[in-house]
Amino acid sequence: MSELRRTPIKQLLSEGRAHPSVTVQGWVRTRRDSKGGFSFIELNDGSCLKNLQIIADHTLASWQELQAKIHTGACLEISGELIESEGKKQSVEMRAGELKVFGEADPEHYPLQKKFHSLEYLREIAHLRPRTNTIGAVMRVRSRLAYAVHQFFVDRGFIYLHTPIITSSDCEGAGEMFQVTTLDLDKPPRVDGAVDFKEDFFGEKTGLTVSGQLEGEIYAMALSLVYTFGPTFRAENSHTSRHLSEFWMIEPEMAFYDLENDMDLAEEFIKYLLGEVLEHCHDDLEFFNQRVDKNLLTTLAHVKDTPFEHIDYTKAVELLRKSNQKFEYAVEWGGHLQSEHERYLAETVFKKPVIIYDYPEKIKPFYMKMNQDGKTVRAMDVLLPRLGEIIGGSQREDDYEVLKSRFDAKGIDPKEYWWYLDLRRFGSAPHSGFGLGFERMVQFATGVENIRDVIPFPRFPKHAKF
RNA sequence: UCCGGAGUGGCGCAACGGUAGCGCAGACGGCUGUUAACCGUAAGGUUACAGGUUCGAAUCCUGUCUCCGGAGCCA
Repeated sequence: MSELRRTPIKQLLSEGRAHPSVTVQGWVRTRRDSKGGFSFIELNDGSCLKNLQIIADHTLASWQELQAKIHTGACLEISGELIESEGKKQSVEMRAGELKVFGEADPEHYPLQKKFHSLEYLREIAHLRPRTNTIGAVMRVRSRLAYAVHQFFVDRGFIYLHTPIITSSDCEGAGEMFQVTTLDLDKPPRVDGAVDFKEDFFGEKTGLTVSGQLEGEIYAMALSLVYTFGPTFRAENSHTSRHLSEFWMIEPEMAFYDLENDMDLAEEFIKYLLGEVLEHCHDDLEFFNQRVDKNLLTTLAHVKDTPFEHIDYTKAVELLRKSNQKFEYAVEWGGHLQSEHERYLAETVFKKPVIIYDYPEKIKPFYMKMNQDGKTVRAMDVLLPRLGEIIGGSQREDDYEVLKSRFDAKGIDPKEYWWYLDLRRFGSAPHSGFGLGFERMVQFATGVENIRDVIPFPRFPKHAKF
């Protein structure tokens, strides 16, 4: 093992050159036997979508025994000569010189055979599903997107900020929190009948973060440009193909950005991410284009190259009301735009990404900046065709008095946010930010319909296995 | 949480009141520089669970559980 010089299959295939001696390690996808006294083994090591075809013949030491152990799923190490392939489907293939079986996979019991498996079934075997083409490809794209996120912001002078996972602030309105406690749930300490959180680990009630935004604002008021990229938790009982209880969110926060700057950055960001995967994940995207969504590559290129539509909430409402489209929910100024409305705008009216901005203040949280009209706030949502909302953001209220009155209007105790108000008391600055749900981006980039298939180990109500 | 759909061999499906069949995978045999390989043989199911209706239930009814789609909430 220690002297091993393994070459990733990706490298062998992309170079496409013969080589007298190479070593590969990986898992068997299929084996096809020839009575000519040899077998074709398709080996995959996860470095890329494609397999390396290996020719193993009876001249190998103890070939009979080995062959009996080589089934779909077995893990092998093979050394040999890389030669130009006689077959048409690959440029190079390997003629095995030495073959070692690391681990067998009993075909009677191995759940992943060389046949189609539904994504629903694969979810039940989340410990084995990374060995499939689809999940492997998703995770390579996901990884590339994560890398691109950092590239994008670092290239633009942003500081990567780690905001806390455990927190006592709940970023009002973002969602239900998971509670974090070390109290004995059978007999918690009580004062006046209520649970006494002074006795809890942190001396107060704490939970898992639902957003790093407020902490992001703190650091933007010092470092100017910051972004967070980390796990986020929502204890909502939502059962949809677009929600997870644990998901990854990217939240940039920028001092001296107004809402227009914010929207421009959001658009540039999405286009950058798509450009990166189009450039670097070609085989995987091609696979999705064939197997998952025939229009995927066209859609991605279109979104990457087309300017997003900008429309304010009031005009969007007018447009929806004037349309002859029948909606399940009536459209009224002051109400939330429903999924069907958003989809209609992005898919039917504009047929491209749409940014809706200047929402009624009553349906948005306290921290968004009030407009001159006193009725709307500087909020924006980016909607993608098929997927719906992928980004929500706003310019933040930077005026101390206005913010205080917003607390009062929403019935929030300003004492809870004394530090947040301090940012407006001392050296306040106009600033903006947004949040992008990373898994939704992976969904959009791959065309995979259910969000549970774009994260290695999905967490959703009643599901925390693996 | 609400609305709709579905649970049948390992997986994907059929049979929709008359006693369960096909494809794939797996086993065995044959054939082949094969590549979603191909051909043949045998094997594999108390039809999610618990009750009920009926001469008879996978099929109809009730309840429970699970999964999928949609809605709400959002990212």
